[in-house]
Amino acid sequence: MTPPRTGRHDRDRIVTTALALLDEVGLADLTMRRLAAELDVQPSALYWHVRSKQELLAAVADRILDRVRVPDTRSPALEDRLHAAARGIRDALLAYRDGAEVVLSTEALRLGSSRALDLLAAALRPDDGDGADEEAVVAAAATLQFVLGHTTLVQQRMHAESHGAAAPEDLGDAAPDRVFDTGIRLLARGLSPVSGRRA
Amino acid sequence: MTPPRTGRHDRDRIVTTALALLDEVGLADLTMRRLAAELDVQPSALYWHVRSKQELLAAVADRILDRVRVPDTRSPALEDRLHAAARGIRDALLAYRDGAEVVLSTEALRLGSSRALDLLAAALRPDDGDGADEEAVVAAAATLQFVLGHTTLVQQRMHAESHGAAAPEDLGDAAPDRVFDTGIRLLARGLSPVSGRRA
DNA sequence: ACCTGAACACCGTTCAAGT
DNA sequence: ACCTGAACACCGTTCAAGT
Repeated sequence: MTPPRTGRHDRDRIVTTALALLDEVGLADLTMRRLAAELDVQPSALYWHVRSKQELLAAVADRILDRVRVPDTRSPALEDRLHAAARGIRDALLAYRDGAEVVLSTEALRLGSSRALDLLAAALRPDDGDGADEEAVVAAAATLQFVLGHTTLVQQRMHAESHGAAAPEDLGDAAPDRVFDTGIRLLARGLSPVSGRRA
Repeated sequence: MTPPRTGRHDRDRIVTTALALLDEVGLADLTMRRLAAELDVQPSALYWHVRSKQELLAAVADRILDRVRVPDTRSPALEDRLHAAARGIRDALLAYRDGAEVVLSTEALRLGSSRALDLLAAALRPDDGDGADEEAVVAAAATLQFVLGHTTLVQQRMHAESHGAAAPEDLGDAAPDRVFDTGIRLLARGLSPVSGRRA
C-alpha cells in the first residue's frame, strides 16, 4: 500500500529533518550524531548522502530561502517594493531558530546565484527598464548585507534573552522593527535621486 | 631584573594570546586546548581566569574594537562623517582573521554599551545639538548592522577563496569596497532630509 | 592563589565490512 | 546501493588534588 520508502529522496528527508531539528535545538546542538539518531541511523550513514556537515547546512539554508514569498507589491514607490522584498527575506530567516546565522554563514560561499539577492535586485529595478542594471545589483547586495546583519543580531538576542540575559527594552536597539524599517527606508530614499522616479 | 611575570594581568595575557591565535588559525581552530598549549598550561588552568569560552570571545571582541580609530573628519557633511566612522569599524574587524564574526556573535549579548554603536551615533549627531538624539541612535544601529553583515560576508568570502572556491570577480558582490561605499552613502543620503542640514 | 591530572560527555569524519 | 561498527583525532568543562 504505502509507496516504497526507499525512494531517491532520502537526501531530502535528511535536509527536512535537519531543518526541523535546527528549529528545535538551535545551530549549536544540530550535530550529525543527533541528526542521525533522529533518523534512526548511524552517524556514518549520513555521509553516503551528504559530503560534509557544511554541505548539509548549505542545503538547509536553501530550504529556508525557498520559503520566501514576496508580498507582490505592485507599488510604483521604490521604497515600498524594497521594503516588501526585504521583509519577505527577514521573515523567512526568522521562521526557524538560528535561520539567519545559517543563511549568513552560507551566503558567503554562494558565488553565483543567490535567491535573496535576486529578489532584492528585482525590487530595485525600474521595471520599465531592461535587464541587468548594475547599480541596482550593488544596492541590492548592500541591502541583503543589512538584512542579514540585522536579523542575525536580533535572532541571537532573542535566544540570549530567553535563557537569562537582560532587559529587553532600554537599549540602543530599541524595537527591532523600528531599526529594520529605518534601515530599509534610508537605503531606499538614498537611492531615489539616482534611479529617477518619473514625477 | 625582569619584573615578576606572575602579575595580576594573566587574564590580559590570555586574551592577547587568544587574539593572536585567532588571527593565525581562524575562529574554528581557536580552541581552549590549543590556546592552553600556546600558553604552556593545561586547558583546565584557563578556567581559573575565565568563566567560559564565550566570555573569552567577548573579551577578544572588545579588544578588536579597542583598536578602532576614527579618522576624525571634522567635515560638516554627514555623509563624510558617517563614512569615516563606518570605515574605522570595518577596518578594525578586517585587521584580524574572522574578526567580524567574533564581534557579530558577541554584539548580540551586549545589552548596554557598544563602542561601535557609540561611534556611529556620534557621527550622526548634528553636533551643534545636545545629547541623546533618538533617531540618530536608531540610524546608527541600522548602520552597525549593515557594517557587521557586510564585513562578515566579505571576510568569509576571503577565507573561502584562499583555499579553493571560485572566481573572485564576476559576482553580484562586485568589488566589496563598492558595495560598502554604496551602502554607507545610501544610508547617509536617506538621512539627510530628516536631520536637516542648515543650508 | 593558581595549576595539574584525570575524567565526563561529547564532536566530525573515514573506512572496512556487511547486506 | 546503502548501512553498520569501530576507530581516529579531537572538543568544552568540572573537579579533586597538589603546591
